Amino acid sequence: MPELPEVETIKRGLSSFIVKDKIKKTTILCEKSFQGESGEIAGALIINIRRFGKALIIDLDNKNSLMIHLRMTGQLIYDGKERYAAGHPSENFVDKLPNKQTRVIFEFQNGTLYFNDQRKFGFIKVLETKEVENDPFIKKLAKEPWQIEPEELYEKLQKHQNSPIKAVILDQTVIAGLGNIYADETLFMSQIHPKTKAGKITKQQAKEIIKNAKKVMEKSIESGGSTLKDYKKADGERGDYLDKFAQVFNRQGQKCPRCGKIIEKIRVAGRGTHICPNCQKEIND
DNA sequence: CTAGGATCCTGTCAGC
DNA sequence: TGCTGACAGGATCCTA
Repeated sequence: MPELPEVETIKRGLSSFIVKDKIKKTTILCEKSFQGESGEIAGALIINIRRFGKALIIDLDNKNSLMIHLRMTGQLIYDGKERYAAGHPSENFVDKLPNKQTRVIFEFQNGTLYFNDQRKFGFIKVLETKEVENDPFIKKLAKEPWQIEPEELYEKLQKHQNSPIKAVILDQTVIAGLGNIYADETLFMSQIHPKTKAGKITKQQAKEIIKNAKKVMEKSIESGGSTLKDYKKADGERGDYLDKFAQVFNRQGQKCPRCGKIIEKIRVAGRGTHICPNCQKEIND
């Protein structure tokens, strides 16, 4: 679920609350959700928070780091002087904490951080700070849209020429950061049908994909991700990317904002996919 | 090597 | 009401 903008939102929010704070206690409610020894982070000070694609890295002052990946349904909720929640949007952002989906709890001097994860696909793991960039996931990660050059993306698309373009831009080793929402939004803005074979994408289209991926994700980061934050004031109000800015995602049955035709939901690469059948024509062969 | 499908897990919703 | 199957904002593993 959470894609790059949501993880960036978490990074920014959490940084202001937990950097320079100390981990007093870690409670693991689900073994699968926490890899490594919690003893190795006990008493450590948070010195920095980084993001690699959709992975969050929390660096400690004892040469260790925590890597967090939210996968489909992970959430991080900070409860201190303020509450700050980001990740998988759900009503239980406003539940009492911990709740049924809470997997790990970190207690700091000044607040508490809850890692919730309904489906348990996400994880937190302890690793040495110097090993972060050797982690298999991080190591294979491609450049993000802000760093990749159109030529480089184009070359990579040729290597997956028979796969639908949507499947390829979801591949984090091709371009990092896009997930199901922003892939659909990017392809809509680029007027490319998601089933188009990657080998048919032109250099100009590769350039468009990069440009629009940046655009949709920047817009989302500006609005706090498609998630919810600081609900103490907002009273459960949702992060408003999906409501305000998403043009096709989850809008099947509604009118296309560009041409007025009805948006359809189809299946591509095993994922629910939203398109305007008029703006995104399928052209294979 | 690529491509596609199954898989991890819990919860919700539509349809009968 | 209860059951069933489909599906879900991700990534990996297995097979052909």
